[in-house]
Amino acid sequence: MKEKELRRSQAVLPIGTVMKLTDLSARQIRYYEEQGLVVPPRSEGNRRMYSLNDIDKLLEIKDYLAEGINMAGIKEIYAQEAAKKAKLQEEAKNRVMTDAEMRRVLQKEFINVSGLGKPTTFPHNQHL
DNA sequence: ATTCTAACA
DNA sequence: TGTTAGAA
Repeated sequence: MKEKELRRSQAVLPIGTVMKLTDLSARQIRYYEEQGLVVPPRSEGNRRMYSLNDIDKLLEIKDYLAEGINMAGIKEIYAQEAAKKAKLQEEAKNRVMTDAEMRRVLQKEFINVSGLGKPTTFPHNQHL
């Protein structure tokens, strides 16, 4: 994974900073967590630590809410996205597997044609 | 000083 | 969602 992504997912911001950056109340931020959206890790002192990605997601949630979408609707949206990503990963996985499959076939073919493989059936000499 | 949880005149 | 109390 790229460093840039790691930094964006690094949870280092306390809720106070998140409040200012998103203009959301602590109550709202914690409520969204209760609803399963944006669940930040906790520090040793049980303090929520947010990442820049969390900030983005909170702003995204704020926009959905402003558009009149309720919690259930937002949950559905993320549920669909999650399902879509899972599907894409599954397809990528299958794609890799078929590539490996093809390599096996080509490798096998090469061995046969080159005659380097262990001959399972000896070609019987034909009488002249 | 900040944040956390739980509760509601 | 706001607010508040008591603890960490």
